[in-house]
Amino acid sequence: MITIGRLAEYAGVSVKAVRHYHERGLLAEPGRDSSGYRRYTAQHAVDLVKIRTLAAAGVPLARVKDLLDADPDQLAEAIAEIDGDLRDRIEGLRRTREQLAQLRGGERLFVASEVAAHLDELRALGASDRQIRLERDGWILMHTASPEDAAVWITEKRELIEGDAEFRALYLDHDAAFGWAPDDPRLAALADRTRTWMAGHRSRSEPRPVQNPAIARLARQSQPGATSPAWDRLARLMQD
Amino acid sequence: MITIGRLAEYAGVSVKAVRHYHERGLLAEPGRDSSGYRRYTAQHAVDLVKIRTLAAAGVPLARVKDLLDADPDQLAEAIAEIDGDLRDRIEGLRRTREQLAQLRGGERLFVASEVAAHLDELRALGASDRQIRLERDGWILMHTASPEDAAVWITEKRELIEGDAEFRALYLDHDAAFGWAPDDPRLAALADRTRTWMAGHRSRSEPRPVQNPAIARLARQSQPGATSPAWDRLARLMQD
DNA sequence: GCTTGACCCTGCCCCTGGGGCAGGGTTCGA
DNA sequence: TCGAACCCTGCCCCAGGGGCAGGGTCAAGC
Repeated sequence: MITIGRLAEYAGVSVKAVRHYHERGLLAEPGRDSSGYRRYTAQHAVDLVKIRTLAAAGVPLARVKDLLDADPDQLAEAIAEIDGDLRDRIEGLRRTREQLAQLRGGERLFVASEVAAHLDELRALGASDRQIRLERDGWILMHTASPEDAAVWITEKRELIEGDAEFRALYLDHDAAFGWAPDDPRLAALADRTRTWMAGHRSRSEPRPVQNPAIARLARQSQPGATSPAWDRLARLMQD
Repeated sequence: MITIGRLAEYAGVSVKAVRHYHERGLLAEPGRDSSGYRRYTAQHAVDLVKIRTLAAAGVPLARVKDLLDADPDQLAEAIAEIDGDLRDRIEGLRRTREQLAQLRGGERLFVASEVAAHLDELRALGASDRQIRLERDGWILMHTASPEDAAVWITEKRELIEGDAEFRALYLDHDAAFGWAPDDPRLAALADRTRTWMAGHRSRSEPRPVQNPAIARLARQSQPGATSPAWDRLARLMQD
């Protein structure tokens, strides 16, 4: 006859768990010996291993109880279902591992992969860290506001960065302008060039680039220090 | 600015979970708008995705909290550890799936694989279901009592079943004798043959076969109906 | 015979990671 | 202007046990 400790060890569960299964009515209470100790039979061990296996698969104990006295067909069906969702969970954990690996490598994890690639391109182009953070936050906000629009816009923006040298130059100049004095004469010139580019560009295609007011507004709200005196002045100059 | 619902959707968690993270101090409470609604920034989204990733990896929230403001080295170390035990958990689930598959196929699951193979051999030999159940229970009991001894004994028993024709015959006759009348004259003859075999066998090797009293006693205690009048008589005959 | 350590008993409270519901108020689009 | 879809706080509930208290018991070694 088996004591509770040996039974638990055989089945690979804790003694506490065995008592818990008794309470829940999953495992029959065995007889007691003269001192009140529970004394188990081999059948209990068989039942317990069955319970443990189902519980380890994440089946709620209440359902385990039902399955224990289900007929073989129902059991087989239930097992198939449990197995399927075990497979899904394994797959989910596998993906979690991948994300975890990215968490090691910085912030790529936190944005859609298109956006992550775009941020890498901007970094390669020489954009400032501040600018890149601003972009990241802007895209996150846009993504929450409208995932579909964000997907279209990011594609167009990447095409511009890749294919339009004047756009790249303007982008970097805007970035640099962040720290200029508000009365810096270069601001007016930059505003001019930008308007010229936009006029030429707007006639060919609809989206507006970085300076898109909606994005700017969102980004500004998203984080303190998202604008500067020079940028405010630049915005006013371009408004005219 | 993002509402709690959009934030939750972006990060793939429930609204309730977001509030829970606030309560636990994992995610900073954002400002409120004029009607008391929480209004999030992109930074919150970044933080939340980080939290979700760690939580999905099974890291307790209390530890997630610590990791959020750990320095990069500590974080990297922790991630390596978390990743390792994610790998272990995937492996564990994979094994659970295998056991689940066996649960479909009967009782092999509940005993060590050596024993399962032995039970299959006995079935192939033509042993009764009752006998096989008795064996299964006996081995489970032995295994809980002393896994090392059980391992040795099962090996020896399988060798006998495979290599000793007289042992096989005796085994099947003992099985059949279960249902005989207690005064069946075949019992005395069987007892004789058994004693003869044991005498010849004991001289070559130490273990005693099926009739091993310890096993018999264990098996008898393990389950009602583990003996019969004929078996009791057989035991008395062999004792003489 | 006595001690010591390993078991066993019941009962109670505690934890995590949220879910659900009540009983409100708010916003937004048609 | 109205209904659906959000949002708020607060409260109780769940599984699946862990931990601890405050006992009793058993087996081995001395």
